[in-house]
Amino acid sequence: MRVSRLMLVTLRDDPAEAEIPSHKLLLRAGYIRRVASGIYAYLPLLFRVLQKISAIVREELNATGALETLLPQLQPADLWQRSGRWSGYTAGEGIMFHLSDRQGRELGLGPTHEEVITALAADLLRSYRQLPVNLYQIQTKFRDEIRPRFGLMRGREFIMKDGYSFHADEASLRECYAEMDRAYRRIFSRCGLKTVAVEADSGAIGGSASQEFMVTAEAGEDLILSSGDGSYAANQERAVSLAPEGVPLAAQPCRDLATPSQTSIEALAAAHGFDPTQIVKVLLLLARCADGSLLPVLVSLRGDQLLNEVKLANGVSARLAPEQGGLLSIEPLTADLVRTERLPLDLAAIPFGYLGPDLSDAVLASTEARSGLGNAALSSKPQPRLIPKLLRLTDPTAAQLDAFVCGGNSPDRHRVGASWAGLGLKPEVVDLRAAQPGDRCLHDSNQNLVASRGIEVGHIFQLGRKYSEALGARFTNESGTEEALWMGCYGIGVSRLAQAAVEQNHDSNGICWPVAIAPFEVIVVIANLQEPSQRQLGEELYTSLLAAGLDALLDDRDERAGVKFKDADLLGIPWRVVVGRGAKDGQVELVQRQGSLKRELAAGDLLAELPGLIGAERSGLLA
RNA sequence: CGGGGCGUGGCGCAGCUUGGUAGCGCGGGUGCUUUGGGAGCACUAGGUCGCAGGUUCGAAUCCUGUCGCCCCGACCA
Repeated sequence: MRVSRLMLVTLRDDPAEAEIPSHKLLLRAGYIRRVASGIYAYLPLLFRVLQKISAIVREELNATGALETLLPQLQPADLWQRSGRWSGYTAGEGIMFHLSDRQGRELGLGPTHEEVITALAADLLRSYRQLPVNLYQIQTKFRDEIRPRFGLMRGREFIMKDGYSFHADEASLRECYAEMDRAYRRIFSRCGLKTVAVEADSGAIGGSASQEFMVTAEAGEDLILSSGDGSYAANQERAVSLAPEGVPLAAQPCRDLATPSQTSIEALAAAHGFDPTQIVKVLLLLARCADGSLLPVLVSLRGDQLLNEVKLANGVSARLAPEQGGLLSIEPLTADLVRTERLPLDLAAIPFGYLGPDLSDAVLASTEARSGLGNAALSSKPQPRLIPKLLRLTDPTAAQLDAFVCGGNSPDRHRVGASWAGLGLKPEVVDLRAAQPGDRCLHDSNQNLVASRGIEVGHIFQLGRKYSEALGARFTNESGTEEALWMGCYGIGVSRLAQAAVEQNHDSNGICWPVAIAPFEVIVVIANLQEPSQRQLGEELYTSLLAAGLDALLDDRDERAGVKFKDADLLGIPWRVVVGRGAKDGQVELVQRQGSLKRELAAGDLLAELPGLIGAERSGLLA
């Protein structure tokens, strides 16, 4: 390709719309253009990068026996209703773009493809003899992200490799999961990325085990907690650790304590000399379910600990009845929320700031039930259905306390020396605390968790039988009985990966692509187009490099040399051949974009050497 | 959705407080000079100041509404 024909437009200034280096550079170097928020055009240069990434993904997946396929992006609502995800994905905070066709049938624009693929599996897979099967596709996904961000990092339309495997038993699923783990490591390594595999939460996809692959970068959206020895790494939303040792409260008879306006752990601890670890912190939250029901949740944690909302959402989800249709959201139950949502709750009955773990379900009795005066007439909103029983969940840090300080369930009153038995409670213990950097590791208490940031470029899940059961994807096993398929699913954010590669490989002059995914491997720069010897040698070299099988780009623009050097650096082409003053003697200059190599050599020697140099880097495997 | 910020030639910005001529740098075109790290000079084209309404003799500037974009939080490849 010739730069003169490339529709190349590079920008001198950072575009105002971009914040992080990779986004700025992709815009400045002419790789992408924004069309709308979270929606980008992939220009020819980036398209080549995406093709190269895709080729690596295909090679590695095909080598495992996975089958490439292509599924519809326009998906009927009933498939999603059958899996139980339609309302969760379309209502409220749902991320699925959806529409009605001319017949009034509802459709969704695929944010992911579990439903479609599982319905196909139900149709096609009948016998254990066909299993296991692993299908994948590389295709555009649509997600109405709450906040699109950072260019290709979080787009509303993006390219994803998604794969789904089907198995006769869990052991086969585990095997495939492990194989995908290995394939993913090879893929990212071949793309020239430094990644770390971390334990992850399964999120809305569901299922049991899951692991994310993070490109380590400052601009990453995720917080990773890992041990120094490298044996443990997890996304913070999933991470577990040992809480710091607490200061035990001496066993004593339970007594009341006047605590006017001491509604925070800090105030309470400061006023009475308690250590925060002696206090049980009680949080009241409200879970919204897909069927419209509202479930109040009472969480107890040790006073020094923070709530991990992902763990809480998982804990609550697991305790919902099937007819509640899944959890939509969970948020603190505050006086403001009661008012703005017109919840049928008597605010006066809830002693905010003084909640104890034994808060009575009676506080949920509605005002109208108590006074006979409804406020429903004031609102046109339908009254949400409030479940009149608290779901009480307790973190181990709180459950393990023998004696503690907690709220007295009435204003300005706490209790000292309370105990679970004394309060008449048998706590339902669930891990709910957020692990923090500096916490001791579970596997080795001599090590501490350290924080780093990462960009999630891949995620693999063991789904189990959630979707196959919901969509009736069954097969006949060896003994002739029918059972649901075991499933795994595996994703790679292809367009995100391209930007993550820039985030990890750039300098003050521009992008430094790893050879394996660079749009071009070498750029031949004719320093002065007006000089016939330079022009001729440049053209010859370009043709020869192409013939040698290299992805070569020729900068044949009639610009000053400096302009062409700047652009070559900005574009990030890994190797540059300068045909300049030495051209009349057949000498050229070879420059490596990232690194210190820079030397003069005869054009003939260059042709002999460069294919070998680039070929060695092309495989991309990091040492 | 809550909080913060921004919309002025293709790009980056000033002008707005205190209403009166739309300006700078980069980029584009032409010519001459220059030619190994974003050249110089000259000429030149290009703007409904996001949009709608209002106040005013007069609005980029003041007021109201609206749309779009970016950043911080919940979402996720």
